[in-house]
Amino acid sequence: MAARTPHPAPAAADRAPGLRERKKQQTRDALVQAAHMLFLSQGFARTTVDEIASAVDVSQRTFFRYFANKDEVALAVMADAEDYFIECLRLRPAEEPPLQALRASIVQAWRDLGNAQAGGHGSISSALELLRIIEETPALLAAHLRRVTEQERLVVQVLAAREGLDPTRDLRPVVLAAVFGSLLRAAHLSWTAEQEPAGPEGMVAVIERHFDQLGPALAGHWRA
Amino acid sequence: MAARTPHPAPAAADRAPGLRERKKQQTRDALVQAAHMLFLSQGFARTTVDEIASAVDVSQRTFFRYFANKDEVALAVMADAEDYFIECLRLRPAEEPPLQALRASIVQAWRDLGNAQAGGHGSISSALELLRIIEETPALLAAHLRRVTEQERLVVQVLAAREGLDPTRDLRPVVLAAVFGSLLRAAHLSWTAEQEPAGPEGMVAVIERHFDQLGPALAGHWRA
DNA sequence: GCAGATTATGACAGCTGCTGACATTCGGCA
DNA sequence: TGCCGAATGTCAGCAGCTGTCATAATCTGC
Repeated sequence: MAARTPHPAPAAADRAPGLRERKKQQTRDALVQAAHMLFLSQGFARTTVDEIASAVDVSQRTFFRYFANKDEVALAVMADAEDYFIECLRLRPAEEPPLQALRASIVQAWRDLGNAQAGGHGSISSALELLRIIEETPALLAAHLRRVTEQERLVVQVLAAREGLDPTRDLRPVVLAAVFGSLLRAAHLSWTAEQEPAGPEGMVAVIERHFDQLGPALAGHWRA
Repeated sequence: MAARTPHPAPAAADRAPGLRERKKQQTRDALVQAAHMLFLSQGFARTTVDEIASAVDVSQRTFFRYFANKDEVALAVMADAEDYFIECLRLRPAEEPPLQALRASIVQAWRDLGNAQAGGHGSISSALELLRIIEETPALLAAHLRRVTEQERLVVQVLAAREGLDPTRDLRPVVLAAVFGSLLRAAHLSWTAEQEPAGPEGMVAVIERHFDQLGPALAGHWRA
């Protein structure tokens, strides 16, 4: 995240995670995983924070020092995936048309995370399972939507930076980010509602289908 | 809401509101108004349900019989406006292109509600004030976004019905409704963030500006 | 290695949102 | 008037979340 310092010596300083830092990451991961399992088995509402905390052998107070509320621990996995998408978007070639860059980034993000599944800790299947829980849990859906709109602000900035525009004067980044976000959400909804092919590839297919319908949907008349 | 029964005699039965019904509507309105005033003066989080209830001289338990949670009373005014929009959309001529029907409906809804302001109980200015509170209160924003997505499902159905399509097979209604919803939200955000001309007309202007940028935003390259 | 400064954690206590259960009162209707 | 059902009040209780303080673990400089 932080820009690499140009000085060689002090640059190495932030490379040592330290025991304290490692332990923190460890309990955080444990909390996410325990919460995830409990949510899947008994549902979000019927899982108390105390259960999650004691499953990791931690006090409830400590849980709330890691996550501001119960929603946050559920959305943590999704948040990682979204961060990765932003990273993909930043790396797209500058000549690419904006809409196409967005489409390519989201497809690439799902694919990469899907491929990393075997080697990594299977965070992708977690994210997909979570998506189902989110859609059917009103409180979670609300929290997720808010997160998504915050992510949209980031997309606006990246788009504006790409094209060298001032997003407060030119509405195109704002509008495109909004359209993109809504398209994604519609795709997620389709994927969870219909019995779509599971896994990242199924999701990619659904997203592509929705993108393909963007032009036709905005066309003047539908009866042709 | 309920379709008018074709039989003349029983039709008259549902025309008498009755004292009980009137009182219910009365306390409901009082709760909404009291809550609104308290939210505006001290903020949403710093207002307890007990305060709202005792301001109307009602038990806390009764409050929760009218509203499922604290969010709902805050979003009640917005909900009315959204219902009116759906009504407007239903009444648009069938020949109109879908996107244009949506645009005309939302503009008409804001205008009508704005004009009714003087005669009515000023629910429009309430809705606009609420919009500001919603945007700056995370919990409310989340709840509002969820409501909006539910409203989007209605829009999908109306659009599909207009064109005689099956929304589970043709993605165009879903995509268009999603795009429309996100466009509206972007407009709301602009309106609350920037110092836009206040009042319904200012909102209408912002919405129109965003609609006008839809084509350019989706165009291939932005650098002309 | 060892003191002392930082920092994470635990252990309370407490408020608020929200719900179930039961008693009570009030409006509708014969 | 008098009965029935709906609306309300009261009470008890759980769960999410926060402030506060003491304790234990890490990190830092020596």
